[in-house]
Amino acid sequence: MNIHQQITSGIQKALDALYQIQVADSQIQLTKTKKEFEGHLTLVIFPFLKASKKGPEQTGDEIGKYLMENMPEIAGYNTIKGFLNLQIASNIWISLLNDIQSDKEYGTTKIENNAPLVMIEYSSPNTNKPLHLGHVRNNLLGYSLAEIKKATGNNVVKTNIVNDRGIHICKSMLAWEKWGEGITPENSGKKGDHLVGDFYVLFDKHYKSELAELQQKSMSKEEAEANSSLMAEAREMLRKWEAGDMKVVALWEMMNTWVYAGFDETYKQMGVNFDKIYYESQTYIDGKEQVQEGLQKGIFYEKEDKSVWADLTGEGLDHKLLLRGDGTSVYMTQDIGTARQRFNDYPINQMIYVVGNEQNYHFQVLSILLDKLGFDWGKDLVHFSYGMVELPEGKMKSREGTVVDADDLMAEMIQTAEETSRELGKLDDCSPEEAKKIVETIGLGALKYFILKVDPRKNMVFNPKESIDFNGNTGPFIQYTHARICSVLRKADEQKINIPEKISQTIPISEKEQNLVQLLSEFPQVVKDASNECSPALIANYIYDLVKEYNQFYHDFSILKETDNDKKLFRLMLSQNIAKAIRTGMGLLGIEVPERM
RNA sequence: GGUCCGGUAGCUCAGCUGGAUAGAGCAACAGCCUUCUAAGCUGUGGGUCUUGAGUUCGAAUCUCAACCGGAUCACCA
Repeated sequence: MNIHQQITSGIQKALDALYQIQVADSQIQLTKTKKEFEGHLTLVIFPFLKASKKGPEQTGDEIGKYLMENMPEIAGYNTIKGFLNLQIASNIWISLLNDIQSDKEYGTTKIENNAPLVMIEYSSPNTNKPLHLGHVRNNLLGYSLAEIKKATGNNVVKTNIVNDRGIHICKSMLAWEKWGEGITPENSGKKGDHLVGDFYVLFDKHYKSELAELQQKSMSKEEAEANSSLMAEAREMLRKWEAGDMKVVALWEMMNTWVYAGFDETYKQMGVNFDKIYYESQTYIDGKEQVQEGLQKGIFYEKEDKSVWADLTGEGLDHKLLLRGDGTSVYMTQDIGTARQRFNDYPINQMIYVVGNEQNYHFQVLSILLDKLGFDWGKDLVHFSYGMVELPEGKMKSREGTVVDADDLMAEMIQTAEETSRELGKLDDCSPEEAKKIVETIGLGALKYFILKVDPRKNMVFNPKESIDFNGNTGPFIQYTHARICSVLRKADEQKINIPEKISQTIPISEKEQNLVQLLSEFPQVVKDASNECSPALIANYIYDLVKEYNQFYHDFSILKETDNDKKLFRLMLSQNIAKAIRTGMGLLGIEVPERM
């Protein structure tokens, strides 16, 4: 039972005794006291004026007096306007800190044997181009959400659905055959995903000039598109692929292997991973079967051209295509098939799709379709919908070459971290290996924190030119504070100071120290909120508050020079636990925190 | 046009189950390295919380309307 709950129940008793009213927990507005006022927790007393039949000040004083007399936790109170500020006794904070100190799983919940299983799908790349900034946000959010779900007591399966089939893949394959036969990642020195992406671009280039040529021969744009020989070849390739043509499939497999090797490298650098990977080439057939079954059951209907549709007008939506007239599948078909396979493979309690908000409609439809098909989890699927990452000049557009590549971005961040560190002389005492590790941790920490601190639902702006600050509300600032705390603890250790398991409850502690303990005591709740609201940003902003507060504290005191031994121990223990909160919190964001930097 | 999401300082963002004088960082300016790491700290300036109504003791927060921006409504994925 935390301090908040204790006080709440005390207030309930007070209201009952004073005014004979019973009030539910939710009716009691107990918030953190604002900095300008004295106290820790503030009760809004306006709601009780009717019952007390007295003015705000008087009512507040009455409640405060009662609490003071009946609760040892309350050390003082004051009423300002309609707000009763309560002061919590010093020893309560110390005992809270003692609890945190001994809590081996501070901020996390143990995963029980019968814990629910949450499957989280994220990343979901296409195999025809490398990962870009949008994927970075997706990957970071997905990975972090998985960590947060684990920390709140869920079993988690991280999954990735690779979009490895369709006309777009054939474009890259065709371009390679025509203009790149023999080129491989090995002999070109290029990462496989980039190489394949280049051929995709090359196809587009040739396709465009073919269209221009045709249009010069007085064709309309539409006619030109219909008469393009390149596009016809690509479509023919797709047909052959679906028919299992050995040569096409072999080419497809070779190029996919290149791409996957490239992706693996990117994922590894980013620090994300998956427990199970699905491929659309292996799930779309399952989807077709599901749709056929639905058709037989009368859930869907067939048009004259044999295409299959779902009528969703009853749900306030449109008609939705599920199978083309030629029997080939569309996006939705594949997602149905993938969902079926997943639920066959795992006893999933909750399915979370981390997919951009441009697909809100798609998931609304998917949920309804799965429900109609009789999957009882369909209705409850969660679409973790996040906003786009925009550049200062607007959206990223591959045609205009304004796409920010994930590999380039990470490399640049690490390089900037290196330059900054060198300038500050931080790497002087490090071996090259140590320096490389530290610089990577900082560069990636800056990138990850920058992206995760923003509310996922919102579109966000990323300015590559200004890159990312290392000052202020940033990953490096938090990492730096952690490194400094570690340094204090190392020095304390050198001086043979042992931090005890428990601190005496009689030490007088300052207001700032009380604030810090209060913040620490709120951490577990923050993690739970982040889990419920699917928002790593809550944790990021909480950690920043904590670190900012600690830095201010740090400049007021020199811990190791404190002459009062008990106080010194208290401050060391406080610092130690703040470092623990930083490590845990940043860990949930997938951000490493170094011990020195 | 239908549906969904957003609009808070010059910029990037917090705050949103209604509560006190709306907060950080960046940028600008002024200070602080005999102090456990200055990637830090302190101070100054900067706001019609898009607008208008409503709900009430009280609205950035809830409701409605308008305006602006984005997404989506494909036999693309």
